[in-house]
Amino acid sequence: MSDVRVRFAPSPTGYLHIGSARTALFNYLYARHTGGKFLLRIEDTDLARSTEESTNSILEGLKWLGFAPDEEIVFQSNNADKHRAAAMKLLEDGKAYRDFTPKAEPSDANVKDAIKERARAQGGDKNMRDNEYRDLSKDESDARAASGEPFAIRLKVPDAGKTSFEDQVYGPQERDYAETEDLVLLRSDGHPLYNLAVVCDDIEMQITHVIRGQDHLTNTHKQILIYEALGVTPPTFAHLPLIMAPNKGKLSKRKHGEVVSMTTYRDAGFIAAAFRNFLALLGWSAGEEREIYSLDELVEEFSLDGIHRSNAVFNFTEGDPRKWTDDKAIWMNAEYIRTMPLGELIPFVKPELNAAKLWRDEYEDDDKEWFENTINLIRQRFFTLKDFSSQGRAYFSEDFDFDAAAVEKNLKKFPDLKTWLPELATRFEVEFGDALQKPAREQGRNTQHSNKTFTEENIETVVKAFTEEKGTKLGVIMNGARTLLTGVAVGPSMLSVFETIGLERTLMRLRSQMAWNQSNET
RNA sequence: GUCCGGUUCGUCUAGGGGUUAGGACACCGCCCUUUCACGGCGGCAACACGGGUUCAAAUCCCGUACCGGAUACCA
Repeated sequence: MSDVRVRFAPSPTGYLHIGSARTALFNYLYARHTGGKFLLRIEDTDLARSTEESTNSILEGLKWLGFAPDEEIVFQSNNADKHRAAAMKLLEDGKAYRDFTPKAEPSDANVKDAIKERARAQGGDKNMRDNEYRDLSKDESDARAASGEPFAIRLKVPDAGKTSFEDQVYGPQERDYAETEDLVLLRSDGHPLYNLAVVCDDIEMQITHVIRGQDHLTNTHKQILIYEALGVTPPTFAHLPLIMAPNKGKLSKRKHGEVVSMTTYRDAGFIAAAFRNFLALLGWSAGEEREIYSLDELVEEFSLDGIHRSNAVFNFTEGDPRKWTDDKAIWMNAEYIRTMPLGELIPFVKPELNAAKLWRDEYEDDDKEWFENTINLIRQRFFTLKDFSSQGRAYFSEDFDFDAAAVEKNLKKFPDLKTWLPELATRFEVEFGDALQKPAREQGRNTQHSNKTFTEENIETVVKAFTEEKGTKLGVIMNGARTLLTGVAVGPSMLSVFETIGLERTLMRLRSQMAWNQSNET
């Protein structure tokens, strides 16, 4: 057990963003790797924008990812009194001053742009120390405050010198005091501001390492100023490169919608372990040619040294259902689905089938073996958990749709199949009929049967003979049957499909004219 | 504008003085096969640019360009 204490400190102004999720991951990994503590602090000091809904959404996202904090969650707004006290102390010590400048009216334009415009207009000549109240005498300041005049409290940044720190990712960082304005600590309505709150809380929570987005780099200099004024040694800082949109611009909810929200991935059938794995590789590398890491392996391998300095692009194509999110994330998820131990996968499949009303309790009981074999068979070509209830629907229900393209390509193109397939059903019935009363899997145990069992090898023999009789190609029969049996054009070997679907359902589906009657529309 | 940071295949990245610049995803081709989004094999594809330093630069230094971040009584 080390004394490392890190925190993930999201502000509840939206759902858990993919970038925040990665920050949480890196903090979590660092804590586990060092044997330290991973803490969670909700930075809800912006009363106007913070919502409980956001807090819940963030908590949900973290829960899904599996990052439970080691201590009670800290809500920053609960500490406002302490923040105010710290500001007052700095005022007492002469490290801060009252600014009686009337609060500027918020611009009606986009705040961010307005700030940027103003900054541009001021250029590089702006004097950060030109506040007329900076050197107001204590007596006058006290008097004006006593008279009820509103004031903000600003940090009195020293005239000469510079802040510096050793960033664990970006290396040595320096910033001249002249570049930093006398930042506001306390608003004129008494509300503590971000930088003050963060410093106070990090001190109180005894945070040793601050691991956060690179967009906080300049805040860090401001915060160091506060640490210095407070006479406290700052923690170690490690800034993370940012995750950008495909055009290398900012990844935002407004512009990019749900692709950036963690809950989207949960709801889209992603496995948390796979998404974590994907996230870990965005901006970090163990320096080896490996892609798949379990959580334990990530914890083992993780180090601040492996974090990059350049931003990463989260790649996706809006409007393309096949590439709605990053290719690698989809691949990673598929990889997990097809390779993880079946026993670990099934607990994820069950709720999915349940939600689609496809679950039957027998799958854990009498039909357990069949169910496991089926899942194992169909997972090979699946990308998400959703596929089990959509593409895999025909394995669990009679009520499934026929893909129009599959019907067109595999059935209607060969009109003979309209009679051939029902004929094949009859052939199956003749060859395997005695087995009808029992599931295919149990037939092997019954040596009394004179008929052949409905298993791959036997099915192959029958279908091949049937194909020859009809003078057609095996593929025509197989693909036609595939469409009728599963509703789709892709899937595992048809012989496995026949066996898995079972004789009874196979006969019924081969004889059904439903697909044939379906119109060409979609 | 100013300050800060970054730049290796389309994307994620390895490599940090001498490599045929490696891997993964995506894409393309071939194979397997009854289809396929599984699998196998292969291919396409990158050191932003210009100067230095050096016997030797993707790697070190400087500059340029481009990209990003910050710049608030937001977080």
